[in-house]
Amino acid sequence: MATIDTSLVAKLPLFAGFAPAELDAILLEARSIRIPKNGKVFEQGEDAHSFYVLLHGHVRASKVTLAGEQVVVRYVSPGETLGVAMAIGLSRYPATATAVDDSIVLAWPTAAWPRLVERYPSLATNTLRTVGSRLQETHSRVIEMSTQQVEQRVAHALLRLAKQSGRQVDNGVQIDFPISRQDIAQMTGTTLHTISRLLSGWEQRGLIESGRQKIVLREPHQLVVLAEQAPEGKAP
Amino acid sequence: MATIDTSLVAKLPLFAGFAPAELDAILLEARSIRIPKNGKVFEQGEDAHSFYVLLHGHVRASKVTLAGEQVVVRYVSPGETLGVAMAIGLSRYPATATAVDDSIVLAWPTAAWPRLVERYPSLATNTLRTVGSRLQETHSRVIEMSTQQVEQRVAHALLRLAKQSGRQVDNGVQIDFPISRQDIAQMTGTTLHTISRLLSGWEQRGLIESGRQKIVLREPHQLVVLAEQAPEGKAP
DNA sequence: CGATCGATTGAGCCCTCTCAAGAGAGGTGG
DNA sequence: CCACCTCTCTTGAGAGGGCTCAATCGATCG
Repeated sequence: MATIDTSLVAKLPLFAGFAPAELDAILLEARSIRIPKNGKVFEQGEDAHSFYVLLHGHVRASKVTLAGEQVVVRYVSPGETLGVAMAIGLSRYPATATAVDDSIVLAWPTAAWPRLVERYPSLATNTLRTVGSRLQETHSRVIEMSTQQVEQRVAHALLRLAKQSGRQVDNGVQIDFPISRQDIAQMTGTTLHTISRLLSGWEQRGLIESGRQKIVLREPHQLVVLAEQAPEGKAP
Repeated sequence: MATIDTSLVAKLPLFAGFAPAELDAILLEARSIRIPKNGKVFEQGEDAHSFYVLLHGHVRASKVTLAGEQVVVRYVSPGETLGVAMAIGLSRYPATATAVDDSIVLAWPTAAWPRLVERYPSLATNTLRTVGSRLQETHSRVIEMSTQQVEQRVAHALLRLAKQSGRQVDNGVQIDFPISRQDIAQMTGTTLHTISRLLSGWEQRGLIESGRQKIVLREPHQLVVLAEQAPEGKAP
């Protein structure tokens, strides 16, 4: 088994405040796994055998409802943890994690978590911060869905994706992984038809440039304006 | 300063796995505070000077948007923690906590958190579990808002409130604190008008019984049916 | 007993969904 | 290398759920 390079992970939030020797010890227990595009890291309902750190690529976490509808929970960027079910008291994964690009993850057996946490309590406090900020983000999403129109929500979603995983290209900022209209619909609680119409409109106005599973923000600032504009005068 | 009775808090999730002596030591640093009905425990944006455990009463956590709209984040029941901003890496409270009933909280200075966590690492793992389950609940809410109609969402919300804070009364289960149509609207992402119409309808059908800031579920099972019924055939 | 706050109810509209086709892009196998 | 097939995206037409606007009523409180 090849050793994992410490420098790759030393700066991740999960390992903040760790000494190199500690990091080595922890990494010794991890395996590096390559997940091909469209492969699953884990599936909703499955026994939570491992937890992960994404090293490379992009992963979509999604849940299916009883009625069979899919909702995208979030997109995972390199450096983030995923599948930390045990840490938050779950024995099964609450969502399905799908690689949207060829990806590489570090995997630890879930069984190791309690022992690691006991030995390195910072793991718990660091994870607490991570889960806390995800809670904040999810609350923001609830608030958006409660108070904003579809157009604003979609603009926000694209801006967030661009900030998180944007790549500078000649004519703007491109979202750095394949994403379909359907995916955006499942992130914003709409239908792919509405997203298609919306993006077509924006494209005509020169705000974006889009193709098959590809979106470039040409005028991010204009999108910010759109995202923040209230339907009509609301603020006192 | 009166000593706080250990037995009151020994069973709370936050203190799971603590020895009585440890509990005593932690409680020594807490103050007990009475918050009158409609009083604030803390306000959104304010410096996070303390964190709390609710001992008695009910507290509503809500956020205001830039546009000035309120959204109810959750209702806090006795035994739950609130205001743990520092633990999740925030220096200001992300929401406002209002007592909806005369309430009593235990308060610790936020400054004590890092020291307490270092000495009692279980505080971190216990809080991690709590924050994790709140994250799950918030995800459920996003999913409901994405896939369900208002009627289903409201039914779910009432059932959840009843499960969390229901009191058995002669003709059903009463939600054990004052709650207005407006509050329910802010929990479910609708308007008080829609809620009023909906509840009026349910009342006529004998499902519930309601008055000013008061709701009794007469036929919880019927509400479950309502909550789970898809608008039209959706599941494969 | 007036004033304030919560609840009710009607009318009309509009944003978004549903239903329905069809076109374009990419991948694959012969 | 071409033909086919699948997946993604586009676009139109129509309907409807829930919102907005508006007015009134009832209850609680000082």
